[in-house]
Amino acid sequence: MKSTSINPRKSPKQARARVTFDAILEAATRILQDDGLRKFNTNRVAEVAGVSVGTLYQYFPTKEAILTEIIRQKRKLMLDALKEATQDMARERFEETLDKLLRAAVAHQLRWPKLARTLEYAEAFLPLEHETDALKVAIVETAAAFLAHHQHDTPVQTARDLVGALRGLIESAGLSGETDPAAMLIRARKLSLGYLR
Amino acid sequence: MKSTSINPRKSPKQARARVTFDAILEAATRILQDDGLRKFNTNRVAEVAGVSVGTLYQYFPTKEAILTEIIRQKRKLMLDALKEATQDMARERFEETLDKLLRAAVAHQLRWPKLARTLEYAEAFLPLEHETDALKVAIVETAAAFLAHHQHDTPVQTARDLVGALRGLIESAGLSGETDPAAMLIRARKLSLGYLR
DNA sequence: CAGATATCTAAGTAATTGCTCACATTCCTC
DNA sequence: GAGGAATGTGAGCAATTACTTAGATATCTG
Repeated sequence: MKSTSINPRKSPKQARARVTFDAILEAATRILQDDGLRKFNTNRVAEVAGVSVGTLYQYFPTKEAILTEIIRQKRKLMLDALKEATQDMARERFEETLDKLLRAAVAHQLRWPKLARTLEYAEAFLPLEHETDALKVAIVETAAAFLAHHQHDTPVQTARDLVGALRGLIESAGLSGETDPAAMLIRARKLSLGYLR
Repeated sequence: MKSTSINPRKSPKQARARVTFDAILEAATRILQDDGLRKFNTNRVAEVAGVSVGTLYQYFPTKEAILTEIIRQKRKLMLDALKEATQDMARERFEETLDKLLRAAVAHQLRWPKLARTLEYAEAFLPLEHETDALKVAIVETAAAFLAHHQHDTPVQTARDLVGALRGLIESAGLSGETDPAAMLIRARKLSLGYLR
């Protein structure tokens, strides 16, 4: 941890500013979850956030910057959760750590499936910053490191396969109305163990 | 088969018209594969197709109609392939039919991964027609019927899970540059058999 | 060829959208 | 309270976009 200030882009350091910054991100997130990219425009984000367009542009240089910031935050949350899940892997049985990993993945994807899908689509056609791209790599590498620690032969490819397959599984369940993480976890475990056998 | 005429929306029956219709769809498909929804606008579709905007609107009532028609066609291709794959399932071993199904799924998704992702995203925020929606259900039902035929306990949920997981697996491999269907088939088989065990 | 029908053109319109800027308000320090 | 810095406003501009329409061109039928 470097400091206590959160330090949005190039912007304010004070309490009011911080509140506004969060309000904008929250409004944008809600719009993306409800209506996808179609109604995601600066006027509407500003309106939902309860600020003016001018204010919005004091915090984010472009509309895309709002999107990438949301993606960056979500990715960071995911990466941190995976790292925490694997931190004791040296002392744990394989299945134990795997369960922690799956729990994190399920929690991350099942809650806002429409938002998750929108962000994943947006990524594919957005020029992402280095940091955001690095986070994606780090996520797969964290999973790969876990597999490698347990003597898996092709950890990187297998990790990418599993990350993709699990995302597809959880996403399709989430979009068709499932909300129970426990039920999801059982099937995620089955899928993973089956593929790794 | 009802007739030899393809019969776009409400439109022409003659050879010239048929060519134009296909040109528009092909142009739209190429744009979606290359740039996603961002550059998918009627002026550009018309330009790439080599016709005027007016002509485009003689074949499709709205921009969204072009999108839904592409989705409908792709879904129909997929469903037909799956039906063909399962038509002899009564006389075949489980693994034999499964392989045919997986081959169809891999072929369908690995060739144009960016297009596939774009269409899947578009679906989530598009009011689809009855026929298109029915196709989606039919795809899962075809897979479920195969599982049920082999005495699977929860064929519908398992089919949906597998369709989702396989899509995620193939999509993530495709987007990270893989193009070999044979290599993909092996891992798809591993994933499916592992989950079904 | 004449007339009817089918197909196509592209300039134009109204609406939307990303973003700016000249100015207003609030906050901090003395 | 004065003055300056930080933060906020929202009308409005330029660009884009979905779609229309009045008319041109091609094709068919006799």
